[in-house]
Amino acid sequence: MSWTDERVELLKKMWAEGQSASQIAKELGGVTRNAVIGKVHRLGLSNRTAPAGGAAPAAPAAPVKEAKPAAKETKAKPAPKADPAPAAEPARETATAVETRPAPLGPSRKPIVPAGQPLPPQPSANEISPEALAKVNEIEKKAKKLSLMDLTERTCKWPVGDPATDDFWFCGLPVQQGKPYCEAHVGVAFQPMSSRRDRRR
DNA sequence: CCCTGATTCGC
DNA sequence: GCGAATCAGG
Repeated sequence: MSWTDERVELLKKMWAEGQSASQIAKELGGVTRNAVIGKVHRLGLSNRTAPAGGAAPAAPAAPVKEAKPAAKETKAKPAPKADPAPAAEPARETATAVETRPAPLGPSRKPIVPAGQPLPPQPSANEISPEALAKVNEIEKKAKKLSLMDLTERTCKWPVGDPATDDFWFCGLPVQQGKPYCEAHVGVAFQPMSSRRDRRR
């Protein structure tokens, strides 16, 4: 694919709209996001912030040797975007968060709890925020229900059911970045210590 | 891990 | 001019 006028135009338009390079690349087809970014630079519209003529914002006075031809400014624009990501519970899962339950993971743990035996303490309802709990019940229906062997690096490892039964599986939904669980389960797994204390009888 | 843009440099 | 590879950051 080549950069026809049409394609360049669409590129400009989308870039102006704040679309990401990958989105633009997907839309255009036949090009990667790298190609898009490269083109954007060559077109000289890398800095999505308005050029504003020669307005010179106080230079940081950096002892630089290389004199670049065009703009050198870095981050200046947050980019509006139509990102629907709300980040539900920012308060939750902070540095002071605690895991209410140990990761079931265990690279190799065969001996499971004998059937009918009392299960280890499950996160009980009184310890979890209603919303988080509701969310879990919601997504648990959509769970992939993976077996231990089916778990991968990026599948939610939240255990569901009685390990001593066939009715036992792992959530398996896409994990949250970094975490071992999906968004919903991260919500019940990690809680600020404060909220734990508060909920405490 | 997923993603973002920025830069480099052989083509 | 092009864009994959790489870098830097979230």
